[in-house]
Amino acid sequence: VLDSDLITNWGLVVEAYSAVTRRLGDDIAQSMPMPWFEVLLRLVRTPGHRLPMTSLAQEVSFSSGGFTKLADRIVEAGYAERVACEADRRVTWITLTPAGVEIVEAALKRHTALLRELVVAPLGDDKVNELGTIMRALRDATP
Amino acid sequence: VLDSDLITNWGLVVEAYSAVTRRLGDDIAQSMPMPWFEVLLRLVRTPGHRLPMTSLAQEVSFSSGGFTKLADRIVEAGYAERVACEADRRVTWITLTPAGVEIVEAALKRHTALLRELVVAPLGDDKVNELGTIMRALRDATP
DNA sequence: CAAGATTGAGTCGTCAATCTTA
DNA sequence: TAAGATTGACGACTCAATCTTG
Repeated sequence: VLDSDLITNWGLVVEAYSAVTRRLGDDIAQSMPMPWFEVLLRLVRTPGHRLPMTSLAQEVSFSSGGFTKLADRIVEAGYAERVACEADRRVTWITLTPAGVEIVEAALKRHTALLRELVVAPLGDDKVNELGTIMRALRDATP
Repeated sequence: VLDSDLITNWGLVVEAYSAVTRRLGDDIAQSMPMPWFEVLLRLVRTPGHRLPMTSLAQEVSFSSGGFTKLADRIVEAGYAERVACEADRRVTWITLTPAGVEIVEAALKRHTALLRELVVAPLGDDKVNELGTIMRALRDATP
């Protein structure tokens, strides 16, 4: 591949990703800030709806200190709560409240529908699977 | 496509994009902050190495006010300069200095080499072109 | 009045230092 | 000593208000 083709192709990845992400972000923003959704989404997918602060911070690519403040705001909004871990008293669990479960499930429902509209509709099933295959290879090859 | 497959496939896009972007970002960060590179890159690709503040702000997805301050820092570092536009005295051009040209060309050279290592090496030429095709369709279909 | 650019206030993130517990 | 969580100082962005020019 020529340098220019490489730049062009990766440029298309950046543009498409940015465009789709911006649309998804605008949708989520109507109910909550994007980082909140990232957090609540991982909690609702976890058995027991709870995770240690530090684990969750790493999953959403936040610093330890940054996540403490993010958690403060989410807790303040009533979507999550801190719970002391008795097995290891250094760790604090963060858990979903009923209000948190409710809002993230509603947001996820809209999110999925929009994703279908933005990705499946224009590409078709085969291309979506092809895209997944390529991206898996890319992810697994990136240290 | 099932919802679960859609979520999985888009999740792969997010993970791969994040992984590659993080690696590219770490590389650029050794010479300058990522937003600086975005700015200098667009300037060096423009005939005359200059663009109006507002146009450039939109290209790099910055607010007007945010870009003013970003430009302040880049100018302070000696990589760019403000130049008054005589045709329309409301606009300010931002132009590359020789130091700006030099650093962005060096950074771009490393950037391209790394992109080749991170994308072309694992995927191969055909998949890279296939990826470009898919992403172009996605971009053009996203309002 | 609209458009380009700047400023000040406020928000949200990182980093380094600190406290508690293993 | 190290690991988890928090805090305060700082940096960089957005937004709304302002100034200048068309």
